[in-house]
Amino acid sequence: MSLVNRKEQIEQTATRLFKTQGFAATSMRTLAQSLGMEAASIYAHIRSKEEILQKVCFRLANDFFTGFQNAVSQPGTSTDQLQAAIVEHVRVITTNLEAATVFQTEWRHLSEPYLGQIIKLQTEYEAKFRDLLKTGKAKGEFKFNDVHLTTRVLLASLNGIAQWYNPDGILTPTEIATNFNSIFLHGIVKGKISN
Amino acid sequence: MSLVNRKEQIEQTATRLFKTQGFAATSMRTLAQSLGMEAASIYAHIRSKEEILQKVCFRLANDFFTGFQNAVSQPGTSTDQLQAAIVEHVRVITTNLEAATVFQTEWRHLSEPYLGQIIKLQTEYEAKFRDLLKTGKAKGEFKFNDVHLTTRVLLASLNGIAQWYNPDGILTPTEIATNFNSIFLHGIVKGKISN
DNA sequence: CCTACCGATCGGTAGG
DNA sequence: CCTACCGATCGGTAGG
Repeated sequence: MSLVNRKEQIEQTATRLFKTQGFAATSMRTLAQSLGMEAASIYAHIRSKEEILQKVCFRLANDFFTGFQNAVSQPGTSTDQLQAAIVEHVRVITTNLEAATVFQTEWRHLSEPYLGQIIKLQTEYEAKFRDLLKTGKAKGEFKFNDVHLTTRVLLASLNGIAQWYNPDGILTPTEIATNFNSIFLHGIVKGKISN
Repeated sequence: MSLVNRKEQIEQTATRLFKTQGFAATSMRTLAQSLGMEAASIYAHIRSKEEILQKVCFRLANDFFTGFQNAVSQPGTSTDQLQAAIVEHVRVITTNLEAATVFQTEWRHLSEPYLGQIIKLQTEYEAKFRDLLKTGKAKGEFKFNDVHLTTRVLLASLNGIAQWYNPDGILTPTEIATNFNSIFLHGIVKGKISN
């Protein structure tokens, strides 16, 4: 039990270092020093440096999928489901801030077969958002020119939250999601009627 | 003159490797092999590995500033200027695809004083966009709740282009900019009147 | 969780 | 642009 906690502590500290220094530039000795132990001792708890990165990436990928599933499993229009999916995505990032950043920026350092698996998961997640937008357009709810571009614009700006979100800041995750929905659904031009 | 070309070739090859493997994970020996020379020979052309990263980052930062200046130096509404700024940003990224990616993802590996300088430039660039949005709102052209969030959403999605843009793909840089303008100005909800 | 240590590799320099 | 090489550091293992 104490070993389990120590393992979690190692992963948490490593995640923080991976975020600030990057995976490749973070040495096991630096990690050990942050934990108050010797580098060799870490291997009593983990198999390799990469194993930590693997856990972080797959845990986050799984969280994003679960969040999306929650969003689209409830009845409603495509607009409702998109809003819910945005809320879920914001929630996953803001409640796993450091891990989300590491997942986004360090996944390329995974080795096979994990690299291929995580790319596949990212592709699938993007496809889920794309299908949601496509369905909404077919139903006459949405308008846009290119569904691939629109999906990527949305996801890039959502993932960007990890780079600037401050848990001690003014904006709550809910408020952030509300702002996103407003921008993407209605734009920022002051219209004459609907706004 | 041949030395100048060789230097540019080194920087170009390094940029490509930094993009795919990351700065820290790219060794001078790997770079040398890609160039068909010995690692030690590279130092006849450059001072250090980091010097290459410095050049890439500051060149791109400068390009983004110049682009923005071009956009706002012509008369027009805030909407016109925002559209022009988006066109310029898309242009800088798509014409410097690999360098833009390296700038975005590897700048944290710069050492002082360069690190502080590049952070300052990023902060200033974001402030320019923010002021443009702020002015547009004050003039009654724009609507949004939080100018900081809105600016970051816009810039994150613009920078995300570097991750998916394909020079051989269907969408031209101009078309990409047009799509961005449509999404951010009018949103993706099918309105009754203005759309 | 430690000491002691492994082979490999790192960025970079000397000298030509 | 090369050979030869430097000290430092890397991820990880053996054995306790």
